Amino acid sequence: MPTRPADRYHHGDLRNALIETGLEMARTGGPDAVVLRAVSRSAGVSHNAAYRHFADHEDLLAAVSARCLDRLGALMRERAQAERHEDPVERAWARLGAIGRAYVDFARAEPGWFRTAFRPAAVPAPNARGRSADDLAADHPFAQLAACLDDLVAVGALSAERRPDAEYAAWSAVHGLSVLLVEGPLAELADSRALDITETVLTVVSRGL
Amino acid sequence: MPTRPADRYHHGDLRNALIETGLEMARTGGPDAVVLRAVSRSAGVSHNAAYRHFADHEDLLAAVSARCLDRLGALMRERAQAERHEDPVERAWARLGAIGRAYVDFARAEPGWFRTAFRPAAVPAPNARGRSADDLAADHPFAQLAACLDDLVAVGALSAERRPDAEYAAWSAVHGLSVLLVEGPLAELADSRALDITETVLTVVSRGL
DNA sequence: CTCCTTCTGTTGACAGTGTCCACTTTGAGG
DNA sequence: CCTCAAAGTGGACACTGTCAACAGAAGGAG
Repeated sequence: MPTRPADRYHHGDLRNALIETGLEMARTGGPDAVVLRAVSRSAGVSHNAAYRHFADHEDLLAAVSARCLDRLGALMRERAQAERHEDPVERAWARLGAIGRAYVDFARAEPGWFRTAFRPAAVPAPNARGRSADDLAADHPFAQLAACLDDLVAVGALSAERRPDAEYAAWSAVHGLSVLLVEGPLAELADSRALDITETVLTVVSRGL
Repeated sequence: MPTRPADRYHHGDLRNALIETGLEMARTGGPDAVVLRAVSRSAGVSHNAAYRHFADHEDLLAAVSARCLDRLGALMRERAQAERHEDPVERAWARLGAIGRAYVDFARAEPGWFRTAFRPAAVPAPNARGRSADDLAADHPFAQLAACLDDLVAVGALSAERRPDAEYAAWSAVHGLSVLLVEGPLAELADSRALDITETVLTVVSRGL
């Protein structure tokens, strides 16, 4: 059994184990809780082992952050797929609303992960691992939003001349609301109030597109 | 001369000196650059002197953060006052746009201060200094936005039933855009592109209100 | 003027962090 | 079976926030 957990040397899949532990830390404490030494300790490994799998503390954090983004994207996709309407126009609008709600819901339900997903990268890191700015996986929140808007145009619900940059408007509103609710001045709002405001924001954006 | 700067003891106004130094640090490096020891050092004082004026590192950071917020508020007020139109409706809309642009401009021009202003407070701190959630100074960005929207209603440009929670929609959009531009995935956009997108966001919000 | 109290600032310590270095152990391939 | 690169360890360093004990400065009471 080559990957027995109690083995001191050659853990087997330490890289993933560290990311997983980092995710636990981030969940309750946000990005600042992903402390290299603490993660190593909690993974049952010495404080320097991480350097065989990550260049940096920043590198580890980036990996954890990417996982958080994946989770957000997965929730959005799930919620979008759940919207099944006959009318294509109705469905397109419903899906736009669904991914917006998913975004805010994720932020409220998992604030630590949300903050970690969008933590300010220490330094842009000239393509440390090949991830350029625009090679966005199809499940990336921004890509899903763009696809939704394209769908609205294809279905005739949104005029083509209003399409350009619409994703920035929608994303800004939803992201801004999430940030304000999670770590900003709106953090202490009651849940019901937050839900009301979310609907207002979504309505304003839909109407304004 | 009781407040000679070279005096080691009884600096005179160390509290403000530390905040000012903290502002310099925050300007280039954001909230993480406001390091207690470094600030004290740079202010020419020993690393523990700050504890006579601030309870915590967090307390110092909060003071610096408040100053950053003040600066943002001041720029918004300035820009709003510069909009002088005869027609009250036109003026109300122009001022709404002006404070929105000021918000984003501040974020782009002084990213460090912007991030410091809205840095996630470590812990809500049960009214450490009496600043409750809703005792907002009249110059607070959110208060200015609310006043702008009230004006739109008073002037007849916005129906009263759309007024409730409108400030959250507007704030979310502008704040979200700023965050994405400053420390998010949109950070590397060219200036001209950022300006275009800003106008789009403002247009969408105005239309949707 | 002197003494004493109260601020204010200093020095020294401690635990915890990220990172570098030299070392040891492991498992796979010749 | 031996070698050797990969993977993990332990120790060190500089740096951080914070605590405790100390020292100088300022101002009022006697």
